[in-house]
Amino acid sequence: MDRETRSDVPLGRRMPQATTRIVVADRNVITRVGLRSILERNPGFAVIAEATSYDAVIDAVDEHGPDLLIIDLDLGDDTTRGLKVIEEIADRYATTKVLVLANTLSEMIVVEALRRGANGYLSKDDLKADELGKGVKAIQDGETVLGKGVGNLVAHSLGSTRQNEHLTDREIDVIKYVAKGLSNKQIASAMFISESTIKFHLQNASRKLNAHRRAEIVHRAAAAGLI
Amino acid sequence: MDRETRSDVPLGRRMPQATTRIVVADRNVITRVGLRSILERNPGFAVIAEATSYDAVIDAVDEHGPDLLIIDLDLGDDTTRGLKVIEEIADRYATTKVLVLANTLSEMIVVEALRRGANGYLSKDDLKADELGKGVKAIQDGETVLGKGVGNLVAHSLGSTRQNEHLTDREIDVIKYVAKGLSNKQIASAMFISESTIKFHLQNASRKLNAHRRAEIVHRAAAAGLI
DNA sequence: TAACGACCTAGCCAAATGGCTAGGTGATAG
DNA sequence: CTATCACCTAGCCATTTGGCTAGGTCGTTA
Repeated sequence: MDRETRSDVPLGRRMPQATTRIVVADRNVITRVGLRSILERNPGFAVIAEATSYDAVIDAVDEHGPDLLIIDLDLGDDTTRGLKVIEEIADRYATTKVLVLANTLSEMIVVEALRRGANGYLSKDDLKADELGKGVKAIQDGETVLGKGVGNLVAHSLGSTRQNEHLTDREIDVIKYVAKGLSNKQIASAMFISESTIKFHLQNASRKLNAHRRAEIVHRAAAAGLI
Repeated sequence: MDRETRSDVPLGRRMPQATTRIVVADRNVITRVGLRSILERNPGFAVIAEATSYDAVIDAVDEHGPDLLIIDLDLGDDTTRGLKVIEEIADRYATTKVLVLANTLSEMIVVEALRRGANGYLSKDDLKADELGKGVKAIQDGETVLGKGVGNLVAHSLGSTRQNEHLTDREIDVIKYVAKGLSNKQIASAMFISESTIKFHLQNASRKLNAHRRAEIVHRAAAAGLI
């Protein structure tokens, strides 16, 4: 809560980095309390700030310069915003590690998060209580931590030929309308562009998501947290 | 942990029910720890057991006969299973109240949960830390607690003419195939029934979900946690 | 300047879908 | 015994869709 906790650190234990100073970002208060509770079972960890929005994450990191940011990529409507935040923090704060905690696993999100500088990616549901502490320690030692199931996704992604084909803003807009059950003609009216363009965007989205039907596009985009 | 904790109760405070004995059911360890931590800030609450599956919920309630079950309806693949569990507990244990904690809000799930005997329904994301304790107390006083946004859903449901039209198993099966991008013909082959039947199920699902396109069916069913 | 990516448009055609009516069976509950 | 429900099938027809080729503009970046 008080911002200058950093000045306390020197009088900690005898080692150079006595305490791992952590910022927790999750919109869910239960999760924040749970994380704090689990982490602080380890005397070497201190949760110095919490954030519930992407803006608050940036502010908290600016203010505290923590050793670790534990972040859920579901702080807002737009998951890609979360990816940008990770990239920004990785770029600007070399000493701040980033651990992503996800509710759902999507190959695209995992790969993008790691590519942009995340040091770890854990699935909330598969997590055991002791794994969190171990993961944090491993990250502090410079390792990259991938939770159960996450490694497979990454391996699969490396094996596949196509890389990082992420949806454009426009494609996502169209998919949102599709999810609402509109026809291409109706979407064209709503977006003030021609039906041809709707089909164009959907064709591209199909390719990128490896889907062949609009129902599948919607399902995959939803699973990836893009809509 | 020990099952006859109830015998301790009389030497508690002076009131009849000194301690509210709570079972927490959530597959996510972070959430369980968080709930325990938040609840136990109040000396009148004791979390006496945790469960991570629907079967374990039944076992825990059988064993402890708690005053309150706090349950997430996402303990398995099938949300309707959670509804059945609520119904079973409400039927068999009149003294055990049920509070549902949901990640996402779906009108159908909310209405069904309450209809089957849940005493409260809160959204995890919208929850403030103090609201949980207040909600538990209110439920113990016999009130029904609906979180922010939940009340609207219920009101909306009461106002609508169609009630409780839930999808059948078969309809859900078909929708799962649709979500994977299969055509009606392909689904018919996979399910060993005629294409006409696939269309029949989808027509019925459309009506029940108030959707008019298969993409919308998939989206709504996914949002409701049905697939 | 050239290349690139995001965006926009057009037209073609086979296949799939949605919306409808009109039937059937078997199991189960009142 | 009958009503109800879940499930299954058939056919019709207008509309939508997927998949394709073949163009265009604009702004940014190499």
